[in-house]
Formats: sequence, C-alpha cells, structure tokens
Amino acid sequence: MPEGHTIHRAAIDHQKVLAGHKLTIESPQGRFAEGARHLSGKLCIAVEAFGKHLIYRFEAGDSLHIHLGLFGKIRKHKMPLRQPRGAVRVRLISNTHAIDINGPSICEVLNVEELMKLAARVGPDVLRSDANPELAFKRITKSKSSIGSLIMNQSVMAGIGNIYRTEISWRQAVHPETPGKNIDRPTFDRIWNDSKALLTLGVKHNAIITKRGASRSKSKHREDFNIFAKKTCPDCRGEISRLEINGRRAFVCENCQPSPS
DNA sequence: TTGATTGTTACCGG
DNA sequence: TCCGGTAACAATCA
Repeated sequence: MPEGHTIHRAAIDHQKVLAGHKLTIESPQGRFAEGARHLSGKLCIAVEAFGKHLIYRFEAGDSLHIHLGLFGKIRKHKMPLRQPRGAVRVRLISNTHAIDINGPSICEVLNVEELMKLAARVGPDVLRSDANPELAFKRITKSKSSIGSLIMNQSVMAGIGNIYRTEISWRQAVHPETPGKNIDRPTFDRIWNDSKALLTLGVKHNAIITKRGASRSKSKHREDFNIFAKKTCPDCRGEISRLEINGRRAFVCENCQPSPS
C-alpha cells in the first residue's frame, strides 16, 4: 500500500484527530509494540511524515516511529470502536477516534536524538516544504547508478515508490536505466517537480494518479496507470518492456524513453 | 498451499 | 565508498 503519499496523508489526517489529545495506546497483537505502551496516557503533540516514515510526537520528547514496509496498513475508526482486524500491532485512541496500525515493519519509540538521526538519514522529501532538492541533484549527478534506482533510493530523495518510479520516468521521457551522472539539470527539475505534483495529487485523492488529465476527472479514481504493468504504451502504441531495478519490477517504453546506450 | 506484492536493511563481494 | 545481488522479514489475498 504505502508510497510516500499514503504516509503524508495519514500524518495530516492523524494530526487532526490525535494531536492535542492524551492517547490511550493498546497493542492487540503485542509484537513490535513493547515500547509503544510506555506512551499510553501521554499527550500527542504532533504527527508528521519524513518520506515513508510516520512520526507521532509525544510530550517529553519521545516519538512513536512507524514504517509500514510493503504490507502495512492504517485504518481509522470512529467511536464506538470495532474489534481490531488482522495483525493490529498498535491502536492509538483519542477521545473521538482510533488509529490501527496493521503489520508495520517498524514500530518503535525514539528519543529526540534517535529522531534526529532518522531525519538526517532520510533524503529530501518531495512532499515537504523544507526539502532541499539540491541535495538530491548532487547525489544523482555524482552517481553512476541508474536514475530509476536513485529516485527510489530514500536517502537520495524520499517519497517515491515502485509504481511512481515507472510512471514518472515515462511521463518525463527518461529511460530508468540512464546513469544518474547523465541526468542534466532541466531533466532533474522535471523529475522532481513531477514527483511533487503526483504525490500531492496522491495525498489529495488517496490514490496513485498518474494519467494526464486524471486530476480533472470527477469520477472516482480507480487505480490505473500509464505503463506500469501494462502491455502497450498509451502514446505510441508500442510494446512496454519489463525490467528489474534493484530486484523490483519496472516498465519502460523503449520508444518514448530513449535508451541510455 | 503457492506466489506475488505500492519496502527496507544487513551482509557480502567486486 | 559505492554498487549490485541475495536473503530475510512483514501480512494479505487470489
């Protein structure tokens, strides 16, 4: 489920229903949640996202750090609460709502110092106003690794996942196997700005929306991509090739995205 | 039961 | 140091 937009959307939403409340914290399935229980009864000060990391800040400087990994899910409930469904590791309960975290790969308490380390480890987040794209550009132009690998490397730039990687590369007519050092400044700027625009749209609609004109559509956004997991390019009607980048599937239109070699 | 999946990290070798 | 490959882990569904 989670690409960067999922986490940022959760942060915005949970900020509304949890921040300012003293939370009760339960761990229906206690694995991962040992530390979380220590935060029960404390005041939640703020909720924010660093890339795909979700941070619930509590009074006295501690934070609950959640990463959903590949399979994790977040569900919100209104009162009265329903029974947890599936592998709920942590349930955060305010006066009005509860948030269930299912199957996260990380669920831990961080002190101030550990949180600073995390924030420093995560690259500039396309969805954060404090992001500095220069850092990403420098890393990319110094690297012989592929641009497809680099834009999904969360320490280079944060937020893009496997579907956005393929879709953004296609939208910007960049072959994902192009070495980072061959990416010029205008191309980087297009990638960065498109990432920001698409993830922002994803936050708004709670869906990965990558087709041109989809933002103006009023119909419900069913997941539908340009070339991800597709056979045919919507622009040139050519065949879509399947690749692997960092062991993850990727797609490319060799016609619309000129090969780097 | 098997396989696939919108993710990440540790470890190793080049 | 950087980079790719591999395994491990997480949960759910078809």
